[in-house]
Amino acid sequence: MPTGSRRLPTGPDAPATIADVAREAGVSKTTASDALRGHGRVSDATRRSVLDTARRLGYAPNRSARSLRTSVTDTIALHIPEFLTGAEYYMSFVFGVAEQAARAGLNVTLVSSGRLPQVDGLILCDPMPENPVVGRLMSAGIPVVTAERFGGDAQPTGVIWSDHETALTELLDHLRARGARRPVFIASDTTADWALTLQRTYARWCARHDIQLLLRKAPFGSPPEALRGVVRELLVENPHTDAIVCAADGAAAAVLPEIRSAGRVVGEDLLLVSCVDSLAMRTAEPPITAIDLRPRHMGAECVRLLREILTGETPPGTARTLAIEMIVRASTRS
Amino acid sequence: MPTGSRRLPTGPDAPATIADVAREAGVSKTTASDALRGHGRVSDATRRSVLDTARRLGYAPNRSARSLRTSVTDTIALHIPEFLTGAEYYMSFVFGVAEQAARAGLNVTLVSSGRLPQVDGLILCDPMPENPVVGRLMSAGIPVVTAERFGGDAQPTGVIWSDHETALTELLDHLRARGARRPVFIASDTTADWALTLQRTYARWCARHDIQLLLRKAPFGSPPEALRGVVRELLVENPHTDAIVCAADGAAAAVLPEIRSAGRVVGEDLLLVSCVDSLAMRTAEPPITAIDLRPRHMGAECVRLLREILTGETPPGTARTLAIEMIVRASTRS
DNA sequence: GTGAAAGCGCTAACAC
DNA sequence: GTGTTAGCGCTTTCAC
Repeated sequence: MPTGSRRLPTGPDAPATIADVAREAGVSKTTASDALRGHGRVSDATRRSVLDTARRLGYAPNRSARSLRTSVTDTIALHIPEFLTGAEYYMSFVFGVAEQAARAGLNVTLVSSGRLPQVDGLILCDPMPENPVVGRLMSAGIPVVTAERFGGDAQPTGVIWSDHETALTELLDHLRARGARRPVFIASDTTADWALTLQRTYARWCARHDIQLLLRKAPFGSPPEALRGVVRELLVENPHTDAIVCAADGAAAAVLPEIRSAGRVVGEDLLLVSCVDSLAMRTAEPPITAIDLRPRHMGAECVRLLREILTGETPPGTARTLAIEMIVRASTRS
Repeated sequence: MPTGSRRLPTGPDAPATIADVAREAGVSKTTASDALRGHGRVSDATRRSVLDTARRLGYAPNRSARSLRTSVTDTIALHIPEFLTGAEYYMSFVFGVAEQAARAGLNVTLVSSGRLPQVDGLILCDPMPENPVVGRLMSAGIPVVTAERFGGDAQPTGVIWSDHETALTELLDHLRARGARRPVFIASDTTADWALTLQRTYARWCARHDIQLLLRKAPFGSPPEALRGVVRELLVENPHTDAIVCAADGAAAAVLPEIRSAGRVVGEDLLLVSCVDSLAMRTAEPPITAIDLRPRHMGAECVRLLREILTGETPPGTARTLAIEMIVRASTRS
């Protein structure tokens, strides 16, 4: 569905082309092109002259023409999973991507459906194997960098992942040090790698410390009422619960009121932590101990890696880790 | 900074071009092109045959080539303001844009700096006059649709705006009906049109009801501590405050703990409302009465209007309103 | 109803 | 160090 047939203005106020620049500078198109892109062939004098006239004419290369010729679009696509709730993590991630891409001279295109526009590469945030859109995108034949590992068959060209195992272990050790003996884990039921890693880590930690595994599941992006229901049930069935670990973005803050109305005091007789930090964790009463996943950094690192893979600086198959850290707050410090 | 010089695969697995389709279908490129784009010239039989071979070959038009020829990119740019906090409103807005654009066959490019890639049109969310990036984008010479009105000199090509005046008046009337006589307004100090409209509306309402105007300002995207500080001061200086209206996304939830620790009970002896609904309002304890701005809808409507302007269906200068509504919750209902 | 040919703006191959 | 030429894939005259 093309959007009408507006034409660029013709005549004197038409955007300058490389031919205009070349003519004005008294060189050939090739020389102008080389000068503009810093190819070594041209002499310093001509380069300066060309760059000068280009600036004077307000020349901007026509990306379509360049792209048609080189089949490089200088555009990357970004796909982020969508949930009912506006998870703050994803928002920050998007800004991180946008900013770093701008810095690298890359355009970013959002893809929501599986239809992939013509782009050089693709960033997939938290890809879930069972998502058909993700599957289609992974097999599009272009370099793909994922934020967090991909649990499916196809392997991305590059990965930035966080060591959730270490971070959660640290978090659980912290709870234990603060006296918790029955930490319950409220998992989100996505198949995103980080979610599965968290569950696995919790299970291992329980086994290692000979602590009873108490796992509850709530759909990721559950409405707060659903989450509260899970906690209500939990506290009725396991009145001796002394710590709750929430996996999903925002969940810990959402269940706080429920804990309070069950007569428990967070930070005193019940510790509460979140595996994802956010504004809601900082503003909760009391503020909630959480793992800072540094989503903005994650976005920037994905762009950086993808760019390096596209230019050939970095080989395909590269995986890098992103440091994350626990932030202790009043919910575990009373 | 171009991203290397990878070439598309050549040979048998190269993407099919329109020439391939034409040859395979036994027609000329012209006919193939006309058939594919539904131009009336071709007979039904040829059209079917062409569409068929196109599908068989997996033909997808090369956007760069099309764009070079027509100077239409089928791409729109999206700019959203950035704050420290991940405002949920913007996230939903982005999804609304992305979804509607996909439906209309348009690509969406995020722009963070003022550098505008080659696009057919531009959507500016909450444009602020003093933002230099916004200024540069507004004068880029392409159609611009803004979400909320623009207070600066240049006028956008199209506007979708919400009637904040009516909504806030309704909200204030609601507070009054619930007994509040000294509602304080905590404004965000942005120059976005909605923010200014809210302040103006509050001032008028106070004048109309002969109520003392009590306005406090906090930077938009203030850290929760700053917001809490504002409220702390407020409650000390005006101990008889019986209602607080927060303008900024998330602010009301952030100040809740401060209100509580001042010994006030929200929904009982102090009413609290937000001019922007969000998950945080729904999950707060108690849940907070707020205005649902329907950001997702807003995003979709911006795309729709921009598309109509681009195709010429709708004349430039069109402004439309988006319905918003107050949602009453326990914070004003006790 | 269909086809041939030109050309959008750019860069790469190949002269010189 | 610089210029000439060809051609990326598409749409659009213009001819038949």
